[in-house]
Amino acid sequence: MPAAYALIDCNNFYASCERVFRPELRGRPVVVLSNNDGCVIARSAEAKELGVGMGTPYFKCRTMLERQGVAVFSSNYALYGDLSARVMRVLGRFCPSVEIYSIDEAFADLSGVPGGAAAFSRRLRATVEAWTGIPVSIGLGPTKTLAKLANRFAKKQPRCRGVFDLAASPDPDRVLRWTDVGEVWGIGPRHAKRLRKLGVRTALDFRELKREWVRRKMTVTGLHTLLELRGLPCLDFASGPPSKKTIVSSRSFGHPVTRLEDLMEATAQYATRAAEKLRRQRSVAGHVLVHLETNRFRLGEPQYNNAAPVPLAVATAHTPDLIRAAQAGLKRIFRDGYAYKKCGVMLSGLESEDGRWLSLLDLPPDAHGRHAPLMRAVDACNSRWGRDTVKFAASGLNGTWRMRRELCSPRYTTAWEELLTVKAG
DNA sequence: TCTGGGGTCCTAGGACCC
DNA sequence: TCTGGGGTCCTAGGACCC
Repeated sequence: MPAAYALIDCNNFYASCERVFRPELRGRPVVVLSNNDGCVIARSAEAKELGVGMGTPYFKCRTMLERQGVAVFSSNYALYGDLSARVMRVLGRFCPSVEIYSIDEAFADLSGVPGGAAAFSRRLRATVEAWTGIPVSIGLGPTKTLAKLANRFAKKQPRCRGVFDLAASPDPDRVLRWTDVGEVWGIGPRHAKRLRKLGVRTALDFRELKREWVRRKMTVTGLHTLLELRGLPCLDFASGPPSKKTIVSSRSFGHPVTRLEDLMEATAQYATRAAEKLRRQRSVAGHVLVHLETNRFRLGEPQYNNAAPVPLAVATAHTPDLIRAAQAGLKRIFRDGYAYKKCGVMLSGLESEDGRWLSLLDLPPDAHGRHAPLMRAVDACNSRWGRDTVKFAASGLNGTWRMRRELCSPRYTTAWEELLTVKAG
């Protein structure tokens, strides 16, 4: 039996999340903004119809959104992360195997499910929506790339009612002809532009190209896309999340920042977040990279961008060590007289906590090993009582650099004091 | 005044090794 | 006029994804 991959994708995920606890917003246009209320990153179907573009800066569309009565939200990742986990739990309960691909998407291998993949998917879709409040679309195909393509068809064609099985279609080529080449998973804007110039306009045109040509012009990743469109699986199905090879924590500031002290606080904060992610995957880091940048959109102002790599003598996940290293790097690249927009911390050279190498002389002292119980206790407190219940003084208390989130909804599902209140009577 | 954040993979070229 | 052959590792840049 040929493999039946499903791609389950939440519809307009962040906008749908905002609606779960605000049912009066159903049928109304909803928009979610990026951090700092910078630009539009999610739109409900109604907002898309109004012509609100993905990635449009908020300050450019604000008036229009207000005039049209669009409900606008700052991004609320506490809410989205939690609702995502609920959706994934439902999928995990019913599907033989699930690969979580992103916050709002998962692949499932539905080969051999009783009653056929399409009927199974219809029930799954109804269950996810009933149990979580999140509407999903499901595409089915013999490879991941074709499942993606089928999913897009399911979303755009109302008569599919959210589920489309490419393998069961009487004319699968028609769907490929309907799909613009730039919409194919793995073909980005650069390649799409180049392909269109050569007259390759649809997924079907692309599928008919010679494999040698694709290999030469688009490397093996392009070749994989080609073969997947032909029904030959090239992309593995992974049931567990792979460990990250780099971990980044980086943010734009709420206001331009000029003082080193503020950058030091922000850097400590980002190093702390990165260290938390590092410990969650049970890894240690061998390198820290700090980067710093001014606002590239301000053409008249002096620009400065720099990054400092800081190798660690002993790989560690000990937050104070990572803060120290990051701040040392920051001091090296900081230049007075610029208005900074953003800084960030990247951890690389990651190894498993158990398999790590120790320095020959164990110098400096192996803080990670010695202090592991301390960091575990800090993580446990913050996990139980909420982020930053225990924090490092180096990241400060009320820095002006913190993000703006003026339109944030409550953390309905992850903070006791923000639970929804229902009045009866 | 205001333009997100976090990842992966591939390739070419340089440094370095024997 | 002439300057081997064969490797590995690292980094930067480009392309892609959500």
